[in-house]
Amino acid sequence: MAGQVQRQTGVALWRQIADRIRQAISAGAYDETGMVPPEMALATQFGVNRHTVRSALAALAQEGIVRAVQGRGTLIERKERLNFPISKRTRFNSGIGEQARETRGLLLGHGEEAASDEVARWLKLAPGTRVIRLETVRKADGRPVSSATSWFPAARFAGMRDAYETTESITRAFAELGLSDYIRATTEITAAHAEAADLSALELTPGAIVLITKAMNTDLDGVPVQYSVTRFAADRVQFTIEN
Amino acid sequence: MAGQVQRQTGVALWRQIADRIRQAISAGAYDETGMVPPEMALATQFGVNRHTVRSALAALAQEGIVRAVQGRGTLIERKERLNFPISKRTRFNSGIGEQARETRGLLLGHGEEAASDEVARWLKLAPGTRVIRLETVRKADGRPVSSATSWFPAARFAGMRDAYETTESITRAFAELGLSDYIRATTEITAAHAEAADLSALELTPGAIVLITKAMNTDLDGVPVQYSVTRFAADRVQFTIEN
DNA sequence: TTTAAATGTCTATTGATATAGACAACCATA
DNA sequence: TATGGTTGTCTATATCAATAGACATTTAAA
Repeated sequence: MAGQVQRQTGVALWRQIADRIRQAISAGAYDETGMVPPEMALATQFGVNRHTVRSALAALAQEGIVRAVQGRGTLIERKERLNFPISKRTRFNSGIGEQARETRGLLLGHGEEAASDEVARWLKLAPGTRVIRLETVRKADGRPVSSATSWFPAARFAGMRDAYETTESITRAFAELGLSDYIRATTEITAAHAEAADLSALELTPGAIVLITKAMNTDLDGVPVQYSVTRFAADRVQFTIEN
Repeated sequence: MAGQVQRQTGVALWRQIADRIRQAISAGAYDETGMVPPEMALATQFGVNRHTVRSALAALAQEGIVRAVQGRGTLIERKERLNFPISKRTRFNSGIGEQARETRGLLLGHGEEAASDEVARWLKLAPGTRVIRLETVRKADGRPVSSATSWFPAARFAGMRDAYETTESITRAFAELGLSDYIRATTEITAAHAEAADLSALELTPGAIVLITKAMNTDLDGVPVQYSVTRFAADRVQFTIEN
């Protein structure tokens, strides 16, 4: 972890350390164990006394973020980010569901174009086939969670743009166009440093991490209906793969 | 000045007070005298001992922002902010003008929606009338200065989104849509602590102050053409009301 | 010159912050 | 059951943060 705590700045060491640990928890640094490192390890890491670390952990316990258990360790109770389950029935809005009061999908741009080789391969179309492209940003409780570029076969989903703008949801837009159900066939997940476009679209700061998914949905007959490249603010989501 | 200092938060009182005074200086609160109020007056205002205020002023002197002169007072040496004149001809780009080498306006999001009661009242429309909403961030020399949400009557300014994205300027976008001149009719100014969205949009740190303006522009016939809620990084701007 | 108002300096006291060490209590596991 | 690792609690000490009061020094104005 980069950056040491600073002394004599008017900000108590225990507060600086609490802020750092809270951030690390949100970033998923301790997901493997579900626990914060032992107090002595943290004290060594930050170069302070164990009691100072205990003050920081006490503050986080007061916030309900961690819970110390004598003899075992300090368990992480709550992560201030959204869980995003990925399964055959992956949908953004129902996935976020009860974790946010309000979800919105904003259309930033759109177009109709010839399918690139990549898009054609995922949608199992001949290269050059006409596709509809939508650029969207999805928000939960006003916070941008992801920005996505999605392609749909133009012949089948000509009204996709209007349907999405009305419903603010891919699922509901599909329903309006006569596709009542669909299946998440494939999802690829990678990570990268945020690019300039991510910074504004997702309201990130330079150096932030984005999780990138490439996903393909099919109808119930296995025919591809959507290919999406989605970029998530890494400190606001985690993925859960369900089988 | 709203908001008192908080005790036992891990942030020393002298640091909270230093931050508040720095912000007040940036906001132009002491422009009439060019001096900070006397130590005893500040101590009374913040409800602390004079020595605590002296610690805060010593920190600001260390930063080169103020300079104490025995027998006279504490003089303001440097203000880290842009001047933002507000008048009938208020425009962001010409207002900042020579103070920055480069200004940009980035479109973060947009939409078309039914006017809320607040928007309808300001634009003098019937509630529910369609309006176009633009979410923008304005930068000067790469530093975010303000983030704004603006509403325009959809019937009259249908192409606002494209025009703004092309010109990166409300004034030039209006010109492209046939409105060559407009007048700043009303401006409301308030202040608040930065919210989570401000921190990323304006690249602020927790505890920072934002200045919030609610403004309405009209055409030369007095018909409202724009209502904006704009949030400024308070330590980077000051407003000057010109009549 | 006198006076008022402002900053500068000093002593003293209290509470919060941070370090140091020792040991108890508890848990998982060999 | 024995052991190692973890959190919980206690005492002690030093430093920082904040308050309180007194008085000196400097400046501007009456």
